[in-house]
Amino acid sequence: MVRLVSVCASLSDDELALLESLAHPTHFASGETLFTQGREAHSVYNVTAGVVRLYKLLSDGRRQVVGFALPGDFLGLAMRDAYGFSADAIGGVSACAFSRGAYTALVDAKPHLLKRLHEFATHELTLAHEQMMLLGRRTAEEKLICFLLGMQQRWARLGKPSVTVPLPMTRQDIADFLGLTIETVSRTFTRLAKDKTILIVPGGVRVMNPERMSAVAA
Amino acid sequence: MVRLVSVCASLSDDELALLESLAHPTHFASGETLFTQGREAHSVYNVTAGVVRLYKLLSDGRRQVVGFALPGDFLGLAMRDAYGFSADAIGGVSACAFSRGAYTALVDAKPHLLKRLHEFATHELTLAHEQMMLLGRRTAEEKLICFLLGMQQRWARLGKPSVTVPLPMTRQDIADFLGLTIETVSRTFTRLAKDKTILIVPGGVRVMNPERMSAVAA
DNA sequence: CGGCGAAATTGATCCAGATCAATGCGACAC
DNA sequence: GTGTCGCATTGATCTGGATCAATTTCGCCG
Repeated sequence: MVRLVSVCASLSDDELALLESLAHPTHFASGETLFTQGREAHSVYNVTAGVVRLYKLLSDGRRQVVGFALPGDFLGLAMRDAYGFSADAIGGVSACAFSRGAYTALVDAKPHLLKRLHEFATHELTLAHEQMMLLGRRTAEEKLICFLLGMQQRWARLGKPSVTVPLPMTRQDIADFLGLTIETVSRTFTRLAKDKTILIVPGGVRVMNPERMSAVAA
Repeated sequence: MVRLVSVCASLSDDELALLESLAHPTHFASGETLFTQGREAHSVYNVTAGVVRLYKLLSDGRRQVVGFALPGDFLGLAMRDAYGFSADAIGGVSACAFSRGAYTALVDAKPHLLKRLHEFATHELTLAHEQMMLLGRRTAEEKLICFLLGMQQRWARLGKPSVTVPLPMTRQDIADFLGLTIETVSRTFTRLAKDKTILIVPGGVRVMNPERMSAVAA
């Protein structure tokens, strides 16, 4: 089984064994739903492979993508009784599922683990604040550039450093994450490509002018 | 000393006594800064009276207010080494300060407390996701209405239920929270008042048509 | 009281990004 | 090969909210 590296770095071997005994490895096909906003929260997930789209819907269909989960990320931490957002697989996804009961029992028994989860939640909150800044105060071009640099960093931290940023999500997903329309995302990408700031490649984008991009994101 | 009601409901008397022995009660004058984004995080605060503006700045001066802290709220949880945002007092503010060392020691020693703090962080994260939806996908009128209902609920949960929502912050603060300009906030308030949806009163707003407001926020 | 500075409102105009509307372009099935 | 379906790109036009620009109102102090 894939190591639950993100949450468990600080755990002892027997704790890790306990954790793995409670994890149900699961696979989701492309487009399949892990869980739905408003439904009773039965499980917490740790993504081990693939990318998950996390989003909220308004009754009239407007959508806000609140994040993309990559391998190592934890889903469903912010649940109360019901999930606060929906999650579905972008491409195939492997994840470890923990039943809610097992999760709460484990957390009560292992302060180590709780501390790691709290650090994780706290980091998520910091990212959420940055996303608020981005959504409320940045221009379309800045939004795209911050998004690309952010994804690049996240892949790098997972041991996949590259000037080519994989973008397995659709333009619509990116638009709904950045508070834009698909047309604006497409046009802004095209403009950045004409600038030679980026190069659009199948399945992603190659960063050509990181200096300029970092300056804009600053 | 004011009870640290929000975090400590689940603590035993001796734990509460320990907590209070570590808290430094502090007062801040109107406009005074509790802490600044990027500075080394030395303390965590629990607000006991007044309202605190939490915000991030971009190098060119654009500002995003990431939240308003009311009595009972905890500040600085999402700190790493440095504060991720700035905080300053709107009107006079009383708060209990905990040194970072005392805070981490306490958290390590008391899993109860850690659990409460984690629940608090998790709730903040849920609110942050809702704010993303609001910033990315809602219109100016919806933003204002959601803001007013949200503030009303928060005051209600603190034992101050009222159809009159106190708004001690400036229009600029509200604008920077909602990703709007001061002019749009002002015009939208005026329009809602003409509608008889709200009544603008000194220091706040009276909710006149909660049904319509809830329908818009849905 | 009147005078002053900060906050708020109101009006006129502008523009970044939304909306409406065609294409373009793979990938996949037959 | 050719059809077709779901993205993505590109173009033309529109508009909600921003920007620019006066007032007006509200403390607050002397």
